Amino acid sequence: MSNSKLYKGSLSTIILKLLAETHKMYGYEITQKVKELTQGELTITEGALYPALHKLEADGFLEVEMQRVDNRLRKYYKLTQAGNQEKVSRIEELERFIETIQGIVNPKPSLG
Amino acid sequence: MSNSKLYKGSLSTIILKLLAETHKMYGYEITQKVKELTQGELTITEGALYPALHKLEADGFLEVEMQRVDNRLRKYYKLTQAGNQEKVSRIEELERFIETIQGIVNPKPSLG
DNA sequence: TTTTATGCATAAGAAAATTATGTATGTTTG
DNA sequence: CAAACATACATAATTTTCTTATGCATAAAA
Repeated sequence: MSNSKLYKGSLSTIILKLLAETHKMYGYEITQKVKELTQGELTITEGALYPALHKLEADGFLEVEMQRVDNRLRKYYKLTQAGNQEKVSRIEELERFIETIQGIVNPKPSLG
Repeated sequence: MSNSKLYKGSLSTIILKLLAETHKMYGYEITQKVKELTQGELTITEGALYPALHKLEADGFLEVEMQRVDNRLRKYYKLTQAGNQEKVSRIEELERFIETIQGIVNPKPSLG
């Protein structure tokens, strides 16, 4: 039902993370995986996904392998070595952001 | 030193939250408060802050009160009633996003 | 036969930042 | 005393990153 807002900047981190786990996915599969993992909370639109994949590839973080399945074309993406490094730093950055913003939104009550 | 990335869309939530706590702040004060709360992790740039404040005001979530202090002009902002409601839903949305993305980035290992 | 699902892609537009300026006053520092 | 830094606002140009809309193509379901 309600679609949790996707904070801009988090999509490519999600892509890198999923590819680190499954090590080979195609675009449509990524959209379905995100839906499944988030119980429908997050929907990745194609208009966001494909350009993001293309940019990650152009930046050297992903490499592509075409495959024809059931007479349909799939573009499988997997992480390059640089992509794996990038994944690590993006995840760290995301986690730092979450901690940081929780320090604002849910400040620990000062003891004493 | 290293500046944590501000995920686009979170700034106005931060503003609403700070104003809910301090109930009256001016722009520069907000930038300093964020620096302090996050130990320098987050820096709110003026180019982001002022347009965000103006938009929140235009949307009826903030009201303004000018004040001259030490011969310098300050624009104090505080939440309207609508702004307080908006704060609640934005915080909820942000927390839902954090939970959702943690389900992707830090998936609970399945038991068994 | 029309809709839904699978699978890719791009263009137009909007939202929300960054970066670079600009104005003005006040304080600190070399 | 001049230059730099801090306080305080603002906006314009540009970039990033989405949403929405559209397009093509195949296949299954209604």
